[in-house]
Amino acid sequence: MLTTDEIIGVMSRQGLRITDQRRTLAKLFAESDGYLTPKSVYEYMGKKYKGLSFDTVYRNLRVMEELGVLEQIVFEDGLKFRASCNEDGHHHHHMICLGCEKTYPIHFCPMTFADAPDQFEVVNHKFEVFGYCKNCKNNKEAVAVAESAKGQQ
Amino acid sequence: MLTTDEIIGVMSRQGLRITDQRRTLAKLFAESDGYLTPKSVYEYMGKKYKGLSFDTVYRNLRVMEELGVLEQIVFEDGLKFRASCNEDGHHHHHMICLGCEKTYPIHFCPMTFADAPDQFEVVNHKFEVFGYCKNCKNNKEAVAVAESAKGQQ
DNA sequence: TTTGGTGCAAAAAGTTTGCATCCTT
DNA sequence: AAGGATGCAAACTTTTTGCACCAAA
Repeated sequence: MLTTDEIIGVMSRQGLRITDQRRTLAKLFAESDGYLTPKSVYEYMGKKYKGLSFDTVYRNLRVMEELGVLEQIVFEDGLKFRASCNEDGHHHHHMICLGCEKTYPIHFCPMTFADAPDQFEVVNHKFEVFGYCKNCKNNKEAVAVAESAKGQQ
Repeated sequence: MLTTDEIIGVMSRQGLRITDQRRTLAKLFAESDGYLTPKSVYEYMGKKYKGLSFDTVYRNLRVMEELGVLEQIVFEDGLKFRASCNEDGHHHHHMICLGCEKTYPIHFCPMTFADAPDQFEVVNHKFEVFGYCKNCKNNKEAVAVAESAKGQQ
């Protein structure tokens, strides 16, 4: 995954101005393992920047996505962003934890197997696996046990 | 894919009232191969029902999705619906044409290959292939040829 | 100094909700 | 006749746009 400096570097090299706010954005994404919604980014940034506006957050997310330093995914509940993990250009997919939204790489790519039927020209594909990582699975079970205990009172 | 009568049947059996509007909705989805946006459904229905309101379309789409007669997918550009094609419960994936948005079944499922790393509990997966079907590929090429000819004038 | 970035306001687009009325059952 | 379905209006959420001002380069 990209570091703060790598993100800043790409942005600077592309001619973008490095404002304090963008530096903080870069750091936020470099240090987050999971996906962030525009709203959560806005809330986080808002603590530091009094009078921050939503449109600036959107503008920066969009610019950073176009530059390739951020990746966006459309979840059922909306658009989310994370730091790009394609710095070496290696194609891969993700398992996405529904508990903490951290992602884990899958190096297997189904496109090596699925051949296009009837002259279908493939331009793109999406392979995502959703579930619960080791930690969140344990938490879920702990909660279930607690619930069940409560029910027996 | 479900037929008009199958859709109506499910809705009726679940205790929903079969209004003329719902009958038309069922027919629309039964006869469309691709995905429809709420907006396009509204526009189509609006031609027949003077004074149709957007919220009724949304309510019906939501109800039909909950009943399982419609499937919804979140695309980059928004939510879309199509008639369910899981009537026989057979698990499969889709190739989705970026030109006409028709879908073609893929019977290969990558989950038989990708084993979950490190105790990841899989609950769900998404495998979608995007591209151009035979027809739309030809149209694209025709357009490209026309463009290029224009450029040489 | 210049151009791009930001905040503010407003608009636009998409979706949901409350309520009175209508119509299927 | 009764309760679900609809239209209407309005609210709400998310995202975009125009403009004046400020700041990075």
